[in-house]
Amino acid sequence: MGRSPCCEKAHTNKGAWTKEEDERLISYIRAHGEGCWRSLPKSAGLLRCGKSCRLRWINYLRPDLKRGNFTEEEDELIIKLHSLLGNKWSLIAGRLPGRTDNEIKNYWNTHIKRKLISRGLDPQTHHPLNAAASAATTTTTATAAVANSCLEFRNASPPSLPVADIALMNHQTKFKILTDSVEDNKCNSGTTEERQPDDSLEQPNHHRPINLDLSIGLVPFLSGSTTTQSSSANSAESKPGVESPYELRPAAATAAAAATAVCLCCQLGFQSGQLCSNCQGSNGFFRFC
DNA sequence: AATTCCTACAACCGCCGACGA
DNA sequence: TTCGTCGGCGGTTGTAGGAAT
Repeated sequence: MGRSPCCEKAHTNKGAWTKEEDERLISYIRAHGEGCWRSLPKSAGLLRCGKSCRLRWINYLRPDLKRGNFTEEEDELIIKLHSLLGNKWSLIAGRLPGRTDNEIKNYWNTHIKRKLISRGLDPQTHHPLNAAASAATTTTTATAAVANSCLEFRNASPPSLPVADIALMNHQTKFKILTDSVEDNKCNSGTTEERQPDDSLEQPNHHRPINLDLSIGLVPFLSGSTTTQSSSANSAESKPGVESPYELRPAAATAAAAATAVCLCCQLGFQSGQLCSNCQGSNGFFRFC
């Protein structure tokens, strides 16, 4: 037995939104806030599916949206984030203020893919195109990107560094899958003091607790700062013979950097070296934004 | 001027996880 | 524990508008 539809499709409009519908939705949300999307259309007098209302609001009507062309800095940030996160458009959008996942996804498919190809890079793996063919036989795209990006999974409890990203934490479950994949790939991203001794590697994956507290670090290349901690020892990307399109910071350096400034977009230089307003969590700790 | 092709992007669809009963 | 509902996500489609022929 299939699930019930999210709305009564026979009595809902589809297709492009009219100006009047937009105004109804805006005025309703202004008055009542984003409540229950399912009941919103009826309350607002809209013949639309709740999902459709949500999409319209989030992607086009929200007042904090930044319209207009993507800047070169945004381009590079998207590329970098995609190399880390794969097609996690909502996560990527979370780091681009005023941009939506749908917008970024479309932009990726229409512009950035081509841009990467013109650079000789595989848009999915971010590896050189001639190497991508052989790499494809051993890795999958997002998993490989994450594994090669030296994600750091810390086992400290409670965390010694409060770098848990709220957005990432909202996706713990999905990242658990990725962590499993990373473990499977035996990513050598951990620091010596954080990693278990060799015997831990010999344990079956399911015997080890997976810590979902996750931090990601990148070289602040856009800000023009030097990559002072870009030791190549831990990075698969920087191993001899493995051409690295993007320089990634090893896990140890990530932890050290996180203790000082953990804002990912700031580290990327997207905030011009200033901590953005989202960096500081409600508990007073800094976090990625 | 008409037609075809291409591009960009708004919108839809189906799936999944969280959550509450 | 199971089931239904809901919100959210990523993939895909539809279509308007511009470019090329």
